Amino acid sequence: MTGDKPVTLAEVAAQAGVSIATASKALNGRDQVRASTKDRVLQSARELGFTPNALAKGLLSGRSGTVGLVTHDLEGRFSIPILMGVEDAFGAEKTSVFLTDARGDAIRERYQIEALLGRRVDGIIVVGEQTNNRPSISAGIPVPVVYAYAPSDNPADCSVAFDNVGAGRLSVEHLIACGRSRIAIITGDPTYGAAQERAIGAQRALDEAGLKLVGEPTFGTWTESWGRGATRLLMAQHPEVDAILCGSDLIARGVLDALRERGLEVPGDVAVMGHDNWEVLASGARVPLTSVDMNLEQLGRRAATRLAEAIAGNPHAGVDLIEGRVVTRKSTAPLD
Amino acid sequence: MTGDKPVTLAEVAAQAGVSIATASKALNGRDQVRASTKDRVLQSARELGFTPNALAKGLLSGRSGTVGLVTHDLEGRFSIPILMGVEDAFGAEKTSVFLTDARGDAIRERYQIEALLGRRVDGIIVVGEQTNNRPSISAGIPVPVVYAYAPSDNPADCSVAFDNVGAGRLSVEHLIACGRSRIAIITGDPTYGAAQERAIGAQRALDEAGLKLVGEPTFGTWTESWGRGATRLLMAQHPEVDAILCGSDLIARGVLDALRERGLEVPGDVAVMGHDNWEVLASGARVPLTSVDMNLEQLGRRAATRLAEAIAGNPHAGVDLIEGRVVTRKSTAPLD
DNA sequence: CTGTTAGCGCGTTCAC
DNA sequence: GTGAACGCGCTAACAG
Repeated sequence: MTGDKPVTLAEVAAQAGVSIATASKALNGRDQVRASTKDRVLQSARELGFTPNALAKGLLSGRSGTVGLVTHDLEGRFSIPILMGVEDAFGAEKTSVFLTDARGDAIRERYQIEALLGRRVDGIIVVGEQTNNRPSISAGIPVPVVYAYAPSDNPADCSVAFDNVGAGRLSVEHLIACGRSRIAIITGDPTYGAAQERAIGAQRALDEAGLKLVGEPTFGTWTESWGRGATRLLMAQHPEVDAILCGSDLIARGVLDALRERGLEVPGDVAVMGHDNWEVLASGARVPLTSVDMNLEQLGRRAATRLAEAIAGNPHAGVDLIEGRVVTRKSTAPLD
Repeated sequence: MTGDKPVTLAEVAAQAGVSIATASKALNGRDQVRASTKDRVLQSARELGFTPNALAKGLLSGRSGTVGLVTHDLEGRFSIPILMGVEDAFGAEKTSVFLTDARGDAIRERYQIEALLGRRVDGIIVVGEQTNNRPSISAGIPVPVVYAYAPSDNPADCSVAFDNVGAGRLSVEHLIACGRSRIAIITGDPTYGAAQERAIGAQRALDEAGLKLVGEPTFGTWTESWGRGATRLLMAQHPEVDAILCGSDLIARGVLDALRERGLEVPGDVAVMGHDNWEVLASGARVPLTSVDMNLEQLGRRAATRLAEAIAGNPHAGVDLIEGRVVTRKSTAPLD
């Protein structure tokens, strides 16, 4: 609003009656300045509303104090918590985050990374749209890159991903703990690694418990309507089912609907479990839905931490797996 | 990965056998360079992988080519489309976007803005969490500020907000066009200006059509469960209702549930309309839900445009209102 | 303790 | 056409 040019260090120094260098030292807390002088400088800086120019500092130090965040799914609810975690971990005091959305387009991604490099970001975080592996872009990029959510296909890169196998296992263990033994799986798109891996984890947990899955895992789409349809089929073929593990909360909503229509009680007759812990869907369901939270904020924070380490000169190779956690609600309450 | 220091203009110039100044002119397309020389410079730049240092450029020009985006509701689904619109409008070619989340905390907001100013952003967009007015922060900020979603309480500021009154009107007009005349309103938290204003707009449209609202608008919370409860009350008191206008898609989902339980057909007996056009909820509903889309991406783009104008020296005062649009689905199909 | 000097990488005068 | 010199705002050596 006030069209004033930003106050420079030179002006502060002049006002305080010292040289630019002294003013710099005073403001940066170097100890080579008399206390009274330092106070005078700080006073002037405050009066003039001095804000140090991070650009100039960056030019000098070779470090801009910024990182780039390249996302592919800004619209989706997965990137956002990750993004929050990243933003949170960097805290905006020392490091600011440039946000770009490449929308699944590799050309666009390349272009945006070019722009980020022009701004001399100290590092880049790439957030994928699915949990499937994605092509590495680290080659030829002069700053550290961390892959979040979708790991890089190059094991030498640093990635932070969600433990889908573990999530499948956790879910089944929870259902078993709730006294269930005839468990079926209704999940989403089979081309998603996430869907496959969670089914695998679930199978393993069942094996270890000496149980057998009811039928085969049914894959479909990540929608309510698929949840409804798949449930009708399932209950017709396997009326003995006492628990349904769903690939997402949305699918679980459909499952709940279909069960109610069929006159079945949840969790009395059948326990239902979702995935994502999408608060508004899970809590708002007729029977509040137990679900696996992917701890995506933590994933984002971890990615940020890894990037900071790499920037500091301690790069990390391989994939960090973030564990999910079961958020228990009514839909799986133990049989009493 | 490759720990090389970024290539500088000086290196390009040396490689091409010209001075720094000439190289600069060549790369920036100034016409004071012989074509052959220019080609040579461009060639060297490409070979060395030269990326101009935006920091240095910014230092020189006094314009950083960056803007700050301060949001308060990164988690929510309102900020995201706005954010996408902003990101889209700036396009990352000339201007990059710093993202910060103040999470509703004024102290934090102040702090983050300070950090942004330190990075010499050319302007700031503040995205509010509600549509209610919010305190202005423009005073003492040396760059233009645009308020998105939640307008500033200072009419001299530039704000871009959603036209809630208009949305209420649009909704009612749509319901009337679908042959409805006994319309009721179930909406959310009465402390939200959005809820009040949309009810006002709806009332006006009814008045103009010579119709009367069935009962009073019922305010509650933005939840499915409120939608269910309010519907039971409404249908008990006013069984003549032939349309229910809801404050959100989530509420509408509850309304649909309650109507189905009561054995009422949608839209045969009662038409239902939501707000937000939250795709996954609206399309996935048992009867796909007609809803008002707030065009938030457009809102974000408009905010970005306004900011760009202000940065260019053409500030704009007052509130731009973005109109919503009705997205028609089955839940309001005209009676046949 | 404080001031002077020398750049960080680039664009922009000006002379040549 | 081309190049030398200056300065954007700041910090890190050195001098004083």
